[in-house]
Amino acid sequence: MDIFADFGDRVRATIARLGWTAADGAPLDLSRVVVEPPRDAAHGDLAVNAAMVLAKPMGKNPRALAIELMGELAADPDIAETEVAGPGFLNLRLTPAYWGAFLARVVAAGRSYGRGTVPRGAVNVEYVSANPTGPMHVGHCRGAVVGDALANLLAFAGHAVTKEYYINDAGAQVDVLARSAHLRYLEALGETITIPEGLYPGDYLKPIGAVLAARYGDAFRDRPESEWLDTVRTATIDAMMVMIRADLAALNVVHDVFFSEKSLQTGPAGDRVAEAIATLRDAGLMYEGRLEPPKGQLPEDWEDREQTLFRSTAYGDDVDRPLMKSDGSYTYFASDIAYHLDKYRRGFRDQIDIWGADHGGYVKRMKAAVGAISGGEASLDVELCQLVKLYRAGEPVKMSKRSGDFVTLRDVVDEVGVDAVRFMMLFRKSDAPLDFDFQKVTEQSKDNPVFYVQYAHARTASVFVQAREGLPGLDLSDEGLVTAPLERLVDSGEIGLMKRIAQWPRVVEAAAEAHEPHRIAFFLHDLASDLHGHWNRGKDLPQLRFVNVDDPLSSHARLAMVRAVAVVLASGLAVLGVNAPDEMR
RNA sequence: GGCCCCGUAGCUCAGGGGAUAGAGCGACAGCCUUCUAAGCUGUUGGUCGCAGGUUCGAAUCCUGCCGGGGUCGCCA
Repeated sequence: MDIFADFGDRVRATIARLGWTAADGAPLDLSRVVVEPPRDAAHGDLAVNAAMVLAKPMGKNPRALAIELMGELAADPDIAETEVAGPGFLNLRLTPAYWGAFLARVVAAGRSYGRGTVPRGAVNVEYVSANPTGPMHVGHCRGAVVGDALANLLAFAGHAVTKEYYINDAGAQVDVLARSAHLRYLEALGETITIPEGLYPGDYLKPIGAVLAARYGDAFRDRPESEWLDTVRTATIDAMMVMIRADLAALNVVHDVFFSEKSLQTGPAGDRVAEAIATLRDAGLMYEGRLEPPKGQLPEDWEDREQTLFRSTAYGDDVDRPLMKSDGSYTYFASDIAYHLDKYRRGFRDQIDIWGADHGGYVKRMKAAVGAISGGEASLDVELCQLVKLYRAGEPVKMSKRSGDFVTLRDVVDEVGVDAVRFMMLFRKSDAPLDFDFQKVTEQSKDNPVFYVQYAHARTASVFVQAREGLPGLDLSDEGLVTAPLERLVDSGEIGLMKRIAQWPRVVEAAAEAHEPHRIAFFLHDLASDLHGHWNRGKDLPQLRFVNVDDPLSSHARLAMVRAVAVVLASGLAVLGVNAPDEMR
């Protein structure tokens, strides 16, 4: 179904048939021989680089090799034209019959077209993992969408994917949260409160306070923190996670696993952070030593002391890392190591974490840790997401860091809709900063990529509505469409659309391989552009229109092509988690 | 200072070993008594930050600089 892979096989078989060998008679390495779509349509449908790659090992002239290969390939009945061009490219043009047969296969395959056919390994994608201390901030949005789309993409490419959220419910932050909620509890009991600096002031804790007051009455009033902290913390975190899940659901993000950091120490398996450290110690990667003070600004409370260090430099980190704080508790890194060890033990050799760019300095040590706890068997890839800047009609949206004045994820989704948020978050490489304009993303114009792509899908549906009205005799089911005379699709716009469709499987594969879901968004934009462009040509040239009542046979063939476009648009949008509407409203 | 990311058209960005580097916006010029729903077509515009290196071939890979951002033990 991937025509580039198909002809790649044919080219390699042809080379074998020609008996090509290296200059010394040894077999050739054909791994660099590829069949690709040429950038310029004037160069045909397929470009073969074999002659250039093999010229040196064979000790021959590349153009002469290309001509020899061309002579053999010209006998292929699916190839209409061949030419040798440039430094030794062999360009191929396919017959209308081949394109028609290809299209029939796409329509028959439907939404499975482009889906990975060979099973690939299990992958764990961890994303969002926001602290459970408040509602989702717009800053979490990009990582959530990128992670979710990447997970969808990997699944589509054939991986067994688990979407995971690591709840940071241990450590000082959640104690602060609990104290903040306790204040709201006192408030609910009628006390007048002032929220000190450093605690969470947001209104979202008021309902929690009310619930606590209703549930526990005076029991936690005027009592030492030690009596209520655990209870309040647990209740508050639970409530926060309910809120966060709802926020994520509004963004069409659903995780398979929510993993509690705290459970690493309090679960039935005992202290698994200690166990992870022991694993590193058994591997000879722990030692007692001192660290150099950090360069740049020296922390005020820096003290030079002997401590237990993880030899992360053995796995590529810059310096060795402490796993214990001076008070004896574990660092966040220690917990994270235990967590990634858990993922490894659950069978994930391929792990992906999605982080904000401000955590970039943490990547090396985490990769080192994953290497260390798996004896080098598991690997971690970290995708860093850059900041999103918010605009409204070109003007930056001011976001005060003060309490409660931040833009929540829910604010954004409610205003512009989940589709616009998701698509725009993916219409940029994740490691590049992103501008998000509330006004622009809801515009109904070609300048708005979300609209442009969704409209393309709606337009395909519209074409079928017209076809049913104008040509009621045509069988527009998939089974009927593949019986159309598809070899009639010979116009450059039609060939162009089929060539774009043909690239879908390789785009999926490359994007999955590179962990870059944005490539799907850009591909869909290109495909939409091809469709709209060809559609517009029909304004001046009515004979090119998809639906021509005077020419039912050609119309039938074109409708098959439109169906294929619709299917690929729908598949791609599904990977992105964006709706594929049948009409724009 | 160390490390990470980025540097491509006036602007926002694609392209991550192949041929003459692309798209949108902007600007400029036409078309739009049309019809297939929210315009269309064309033109303009680039020493791919700089300098070396690898390669038949480099915007792409490597090294070193320059510029912008991020980050730099016991925050998560």
